[in-house]
Amino acid sequence: MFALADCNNFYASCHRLFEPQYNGVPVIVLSNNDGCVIARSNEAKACGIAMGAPFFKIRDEIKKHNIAVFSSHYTLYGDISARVMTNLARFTPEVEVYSIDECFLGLSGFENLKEYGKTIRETVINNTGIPISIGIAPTKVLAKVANKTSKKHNGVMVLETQQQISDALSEYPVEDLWGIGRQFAHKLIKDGVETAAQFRALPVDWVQTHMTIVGVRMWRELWGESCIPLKTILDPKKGMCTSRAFGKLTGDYHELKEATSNYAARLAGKLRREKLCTTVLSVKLLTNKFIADELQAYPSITIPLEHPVNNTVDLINTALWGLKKIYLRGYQYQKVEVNATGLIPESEVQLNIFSAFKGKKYDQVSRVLDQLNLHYGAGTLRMAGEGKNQKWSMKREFLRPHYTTNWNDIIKVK
DNA sequence: TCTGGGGTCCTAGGACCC
DNA sequence: TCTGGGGTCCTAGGACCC
Repeated sequence: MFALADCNNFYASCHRLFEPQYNGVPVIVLSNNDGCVIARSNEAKACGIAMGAPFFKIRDEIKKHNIAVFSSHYTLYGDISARVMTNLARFTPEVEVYSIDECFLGLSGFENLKEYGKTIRETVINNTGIPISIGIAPTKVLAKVANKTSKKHNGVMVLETQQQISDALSEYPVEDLWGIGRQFAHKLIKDGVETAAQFRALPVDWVQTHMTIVGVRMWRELWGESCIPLKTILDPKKGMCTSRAFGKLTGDYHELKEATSNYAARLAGKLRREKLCTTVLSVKLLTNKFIADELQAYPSITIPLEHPVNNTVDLINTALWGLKKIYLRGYQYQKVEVNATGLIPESEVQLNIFSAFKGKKYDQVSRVLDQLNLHYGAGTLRMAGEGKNQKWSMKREFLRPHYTTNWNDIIKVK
């Protein structure tokens, strides 16, 4: 048996933790650059605010319903997430942290699952203040179904018997299944398949033909055959990317250089934190696809590296070399992406005899950079090329303090 | 004015090997 | 005149996830 624990309206719940005056009122959280809605409290959902809605298009509704607005704050969410996961891990040795707000638990051999689920849920809520829901079923896909169903049943739902499973599936919209996205949902509904039960009743050959092996796995899981095992050990990452829209469009080469340097430096930092090196770096510029009458361009370059690196100096230099190659005058760019692929563990790097010495020096510089920034706060020390004024940096108009990750922002108890 | 960011997996087709 | 069979690796594109 598997349990899926899922934090309710996670980002919104994180903000409420430190500003409880927003309990019981509509709350939304915006994506980077305050672009779209990425989290909504139940009250905000009830106001009809759609997931993914562009912020500028719903300003009137926000005013009308007096909705509280927050810029996204991933350091806060990451920290709260870790607390939730630590609590969940106390209940079984088999844990898969599936995303920032979801966790699969292996519960094979456990009894009284309903009661156990309630205990897990109450413990997490008590210890972290984050509301969660728990779905328990024989497969991961069914646990997902149980989880979603649980939100209408006091937060814990067990699907164990054939009857319970088929009852749940017959009311479950096919587009809400884990593994059915927009494309497949559209195709299925057009063919009259509207519920999970109807999908399960399709011949497996049809599923194989139209939805490949991925669809078949999902179909089998709906019949109670577990095909997607619990991943208790994370696979090594295959790629890593820093990509962020600017606060404004720009065609200015100097600004693009600053942004590219900054993103490459962030990427280097992420690689070092995970003790990985990259062997291939790509850089891509993108214009804003939503502006129909603006000239569009997406120039990119993929650069194989002489030897695997994760130091800031080499990655910035390589990224800037790439930028120079792809830069086209006369376009207004919205975003630059810096992507690392062909990742290998730091410990497995083969040194190239010609560049070993230089690389070592830059590795030392990067290590000092990391130590200082860890101690004094991110961005304290950075490369001059990353710029000072950073006119391109993202918009976060509704940003709250770093309640749990910055000494100066910790709340005072009187 | 203003539309996110970071990932995974699978398949088909082409280049190449002996 | 007739032109094989069995592989691997890589990439692009398309689907999906939160």
